[in-house]
Amino acid sequence: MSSPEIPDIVIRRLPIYLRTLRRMQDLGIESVSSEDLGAHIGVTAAQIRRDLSYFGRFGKQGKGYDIPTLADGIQRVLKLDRCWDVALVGFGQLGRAIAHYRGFESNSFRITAIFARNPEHIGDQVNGVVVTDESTMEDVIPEMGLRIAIIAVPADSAQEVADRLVNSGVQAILNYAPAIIRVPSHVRVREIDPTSALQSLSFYLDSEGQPPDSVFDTSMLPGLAEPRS
Amino acid sequence: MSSPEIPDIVIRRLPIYLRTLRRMQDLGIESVSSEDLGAHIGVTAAQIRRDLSYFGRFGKQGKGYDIPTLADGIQRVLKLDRCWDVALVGFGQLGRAIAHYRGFESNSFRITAIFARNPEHIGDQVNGVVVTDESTMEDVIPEMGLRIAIIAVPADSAQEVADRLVNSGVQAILNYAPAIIRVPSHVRVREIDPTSALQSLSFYLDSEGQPPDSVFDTSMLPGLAEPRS
DNA sequence: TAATGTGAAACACTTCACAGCG
DNA sequence: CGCTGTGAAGTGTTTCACATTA
Repeated sequence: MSSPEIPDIVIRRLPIYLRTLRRMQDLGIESVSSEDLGAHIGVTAAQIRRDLSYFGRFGKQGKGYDIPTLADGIQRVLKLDRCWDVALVGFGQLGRAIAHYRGFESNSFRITAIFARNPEHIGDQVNGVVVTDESTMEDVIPEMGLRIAIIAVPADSAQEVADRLVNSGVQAILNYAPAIIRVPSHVRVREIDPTSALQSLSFYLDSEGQPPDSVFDTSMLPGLAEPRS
Repeated sequence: MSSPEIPDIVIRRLPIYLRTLRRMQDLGIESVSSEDLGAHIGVTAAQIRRDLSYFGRFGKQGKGYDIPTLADGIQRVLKLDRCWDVALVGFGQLGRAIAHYRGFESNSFRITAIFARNPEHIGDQVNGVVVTDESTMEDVIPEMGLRIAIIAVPADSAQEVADRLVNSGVQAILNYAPAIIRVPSHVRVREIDPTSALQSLSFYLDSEGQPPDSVFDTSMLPGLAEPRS
């Protein structure tokens, strides 16, 4: 019923189920079968039933799932029935874009601390949050009780930042830096890595060249003839 | 040796191997064992050897792998020994951030077409690429021979855009929209979904509340007390 | 000798298929 | 009757362990 060892892959699917259910709920749909839900998401009905069975019995035989009940159930399982304060480390191009992104707020997360290295940015404000010197991380994070952090620093600094976050009590890291970070086993990391995603997609492409009339000739662009990862 | 059915999960690891090898190469290291490489990346030596074995024999017994040789080999396997032109659809906050991101260029990808819906943005230029009306997608993409596209539109438009991309000949999609898109089986999709990543991390957090002195009281913020996904 | 490449074993995840319930 | 929840079977992935080779 409850859970001796739930696969992480199951946990990673739950947010998709939740999002889909909430959209259905907004559309006024009241209940859904595993078949229907699976068709929307692109997974099998059996997988949905198995995934949900790790957490309890949410369905009614012959009827399917009551959408608000199931959505609330998943939300509780994921501990999303509260708001989590999040630290953001890095305030370059990427860090600023993340700081300004408002999509987390309606989804149980709020960036409530921003750390920058560049003195030029310290004191800036984003949505009422003041950008702080990164050297204060070890004081501010425990003081605010932050347990989740987003890394948006250059690859070379990512491991150092991760180590300091872990020392400050952070248990979960969303890593936008193009670097694998190593953390103790009580800390979870998710990588956001669009470059790797594109690079792996490339494998599946038909490899005939760009059309001959392409304006852009790779061989003319220094640094592109011999691409680096 | 060559490949009757290579698991996608293996393909998704190759960019990480490649990046790590190139970093070692830049550090002047000449060769590496599967043990070493695995330690850097956080995977087992056996996994690296098995993964590489799908594509050939890159190593030398007793010695390990010659770094430039292996990196070049992976690059060729992933078809990254050329530059791919990429279409970007969407020029809101997110689309603009992606358009300005320069990290793809040194990694075999260049955004060479940008499509926007908002007339206000059409005609804008980013790195010499002119923002075009999205209604021209079906003409421009085949004409330029683009096979990869990035979706950065709101969730409600994502499926429609995906359909039109597929109709235009796109074979690979990097999807930043928080929506699962369905595509024919000859098209590959990778999702970039930071919100889902955060939501799945939340599961693993100790759930004692924020510290009592937190400045931010969730219950006071409309729309946060009952979070939606 | 040190480390690869790979059968075979172990483990993990998905799907089948159906008993049982509303 | 329709659809869930779940043992059991099937598939896919990882790891073991070692023969092989530079």
